[in-house]
Amino acid sequence: MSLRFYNTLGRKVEAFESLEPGIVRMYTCGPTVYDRAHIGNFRAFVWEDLLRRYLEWKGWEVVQVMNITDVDDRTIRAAVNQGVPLEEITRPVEASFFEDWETLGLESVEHTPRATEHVESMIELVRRLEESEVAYSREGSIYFAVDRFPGYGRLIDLDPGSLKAGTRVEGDEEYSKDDPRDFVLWKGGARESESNVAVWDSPWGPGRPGWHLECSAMAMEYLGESFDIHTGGVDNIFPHHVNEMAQSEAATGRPFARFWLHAAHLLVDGRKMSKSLGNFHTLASLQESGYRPSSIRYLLLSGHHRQQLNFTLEGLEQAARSVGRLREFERRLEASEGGFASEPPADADPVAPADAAGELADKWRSSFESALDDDLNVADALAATFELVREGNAMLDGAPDREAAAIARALRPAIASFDRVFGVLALRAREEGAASAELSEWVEARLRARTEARARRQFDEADRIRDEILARGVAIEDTPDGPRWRLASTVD
RNA sequence: GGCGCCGUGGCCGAGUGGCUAGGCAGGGGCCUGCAAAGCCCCCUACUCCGGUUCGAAUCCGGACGGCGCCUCCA
Repeated sequence: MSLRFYNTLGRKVEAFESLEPGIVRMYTCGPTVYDRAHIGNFRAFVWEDLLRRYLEWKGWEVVQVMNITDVDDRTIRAAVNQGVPLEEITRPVEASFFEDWETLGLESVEHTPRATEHVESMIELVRRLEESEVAYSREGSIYFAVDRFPGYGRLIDLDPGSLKAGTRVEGDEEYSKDDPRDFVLWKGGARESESNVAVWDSPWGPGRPGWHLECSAMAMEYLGESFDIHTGGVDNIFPHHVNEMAQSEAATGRPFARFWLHAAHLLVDGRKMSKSLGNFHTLASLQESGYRPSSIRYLLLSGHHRQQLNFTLEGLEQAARSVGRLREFERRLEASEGGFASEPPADADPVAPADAAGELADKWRSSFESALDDDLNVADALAATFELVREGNAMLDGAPDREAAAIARALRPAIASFDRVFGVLALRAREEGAASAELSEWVEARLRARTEARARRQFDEADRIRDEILARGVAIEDTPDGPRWRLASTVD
């Protein structure tokens, strides 16, 4: 079977092929940089990272664009309230966003254009829409005439009449649209007190671009008029993506994005995250509480993207243990393999356990791939991986060093392959590295004392030292090759 | 009010008309000075009520419950 995605456009699972062989062009709705992103935002971004990594894993080159919305009502309001230029609000938020991005181990995307730096492209797009006669002008603003574009609402099977009956349309009377469904392409004039904060010249006079415009303009600028995948959160389907698609296709006469993939929302403790409920988390706040990025990433990835995911602190601890199990297996493979030369000895048993391990790795790969091929079924992919871990551990148990080395050689690529998609082990290893820099020397010293105590069979003293070390979040294991230490699987 | 999603074992979370994922937690065992890690075994579920079917947790209808969208929230 090949890669399939549930396409919001058409509401069904479809086989995926890229327009141009070997390369996937995708557009991701990025952050509005008015305030630090929260963990719910990152649910979508982490999933998009998985999507990207999996496409790469499958052999595609990925060209991804993610916009930075640095002009909208909220950023403008903040700038006006504080009496500062827009950038003074947006740039620090943007910087912290990318810090979080890095912390969660997200791959960098090829293009992260800022809306404010692409206003020319947006103006150009509005001109094209005027030429196509689907745009009209009212009081210095330009609107998209929904009823002049027959394909409007195709993304969601929108009932053409339903919006007129909507109860919230009245809130829009600050604009003078012909039809309540129409949306603004260019917000003309210096409205309110935003005049000095976000105003650009245009053929229609000063103003600023409408919300949906930036995505259309930047997607087409970097990816072309038609491209493969457009992603975002479900909340963006309507109106944002519906309008984005309409204005793009009306301007070009060509299909815009072919696959529209959407991530469901994150719930926290079973409810929508909100400050008033006290369940509002940012990456920074979770880290301050001692939770690890690898745990957070794992938890965010562990549910299917079209399903709401319930984020809880308990879940985070479970995630930490799950990552710990994977990481322990990886370390065991490293240790088993490391003990021997990379080439098997000449007198190796031809029916070596490596064959069984190789079969296990193949079985894993096949299950892993068919799971993710199926609309990114991460839960099944993880199940396959944990089966690899269990069976691999079983093979390793009691295997002589030489056999263990062969098994490890066969299995390590599988685990590495897993992590190219999930990216949690690399993150965990990084965390261990950072921790060991501070702890390593102390732990090693205490461990020496403990080893001496054990040699004297002074087990009370040895256990006391072990507890002492554990109190600093480090777990000790006694192995035939001597004591080993690692970060304890959860943080207290 | 309109549209839509979902309700799985202590917790998280897949899935299929019959062969009953996986992780975490818990119990037992092997191993260990004791642990830890690992392995083996156990705990075997599908909101409720009807219906279809030889057979439904899986299909249909209804009820109850949770969640989302309905013009600038991922």
